[in-house]
Amino acid sequence: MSFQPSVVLVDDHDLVRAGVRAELGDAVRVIGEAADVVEAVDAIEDRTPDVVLLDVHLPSGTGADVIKAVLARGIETKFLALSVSDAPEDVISVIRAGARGYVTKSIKGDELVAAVIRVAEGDAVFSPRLAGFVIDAFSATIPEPTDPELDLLSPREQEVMRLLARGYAYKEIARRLTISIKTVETHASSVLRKLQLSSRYELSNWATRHRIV
Amino acid sequence: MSFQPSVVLVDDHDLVRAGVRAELGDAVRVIGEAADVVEAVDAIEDRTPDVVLLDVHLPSGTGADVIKAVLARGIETKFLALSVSDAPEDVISVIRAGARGYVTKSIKGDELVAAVIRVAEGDAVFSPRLAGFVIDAFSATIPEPTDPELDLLSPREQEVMRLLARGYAYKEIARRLTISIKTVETHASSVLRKLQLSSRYELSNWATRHRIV
DNA sequence: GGCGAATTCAGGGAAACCCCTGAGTGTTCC
DNA sequence: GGAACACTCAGGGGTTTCCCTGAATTCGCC
Repeated sequence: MSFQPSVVLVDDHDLVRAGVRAELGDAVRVIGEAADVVEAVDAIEDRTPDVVLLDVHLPSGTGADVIKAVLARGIETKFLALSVSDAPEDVISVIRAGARGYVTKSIKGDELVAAVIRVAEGDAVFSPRLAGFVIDAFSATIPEPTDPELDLLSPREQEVMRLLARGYAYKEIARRLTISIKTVETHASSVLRKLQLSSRYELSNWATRHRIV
Repeated sequence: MSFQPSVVLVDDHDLVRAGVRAELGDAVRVIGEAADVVEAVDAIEDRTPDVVLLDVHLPSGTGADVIKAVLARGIETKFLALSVSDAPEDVISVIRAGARGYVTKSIKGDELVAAVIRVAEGDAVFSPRLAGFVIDAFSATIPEPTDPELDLLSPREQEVMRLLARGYAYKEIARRLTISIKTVETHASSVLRKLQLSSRYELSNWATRHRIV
């Protein structure tokens, strides 16, 4: 392995960056660091590293935001997500955005070095426990897009939807919005039809998945 | 500050431990490390450090488990929780268990050193954003005990309760348990009465809060 | 044997949920 | 002025939820 890739480190925790830097040693060149989305995009644009080591959760956004912004500017670099989380939604979103790998912070230092080098060379790298998720995600196609479906609802319908998802009775919703029960029924019906759901309980789950409640 | 406290480091991530070790420098003596609950308890019992730097989430349990086990053995030491999470429930549980402080991993190295020393000297240390949580938690007293109320339900009732909380219709529950709808109604009624809830939606929320679904 | 509990089921009824058609008002945009 | 849309409301009907009373069976326990 004659190759010493250059790396930009993105993580909002000083301690984690210090740890990663220490563990990477001189197997790679750390040519930049950033703690939030804007800093990260600037640093990556400025330095154009071989690999960006990227936390999925940042104070001002997500790792996926960084990837999208960088790719939108046409910069060629590779992303390796490095996170404490192995939650499927985190993995999926960052991979969808364009990351070439995803490893958890429980990785050993030498394994991390190996992962960075493999990504720099174009491989995809996943922690063993995460490989299953990635495959499942792309075969099962569970998109959870959040936004576009919500736009189907008119403002008033969204209002009713929120109260509905929280389990309020029609009567109670009518009282809070000072409209008649019949109007609530109409809105509720539209909401369920537009979201292709069949009961308020499904709606409740839908809203939870999409972090609306 | 003539005092150089001894510290045991508990975190399941090698990278994080390396980072903490690097940032602590020689202001404190790191006399032990552990990556899970059992290791941690053994190490703490063996070395009896002034301070234990403790991650709240471990593979085999929680930081609170470590604290309880150590305190149960009558060992005198102080705990400083160190976590990426600032979720109220994490903070509350570990403080309830007996931690003397809670800082997030976004803390700077020198601030961490200062926090460790203050805890060693008997102070309580909290990240500014977390202080509010701790005060609220003890005044508001939102315990969510999970267990005792569940024991009120007979086995069959618990079974029905779980399906009910997931939103299955009586008809569907009857089919799954191969009993009549009327029997499901009876159980559902008992469940709601015993838990003092008034609808399946409240039950659904209750079950979510108590992590049953 | 009796007693309590858990489990099963039925009938009946009030309320809530969900859907359908239809309709009046207001706004915006062409 | 008319089309499109959002918001409002009504009547009517089928389904589901939730509660009530009452009752049969089984099991373990004193």
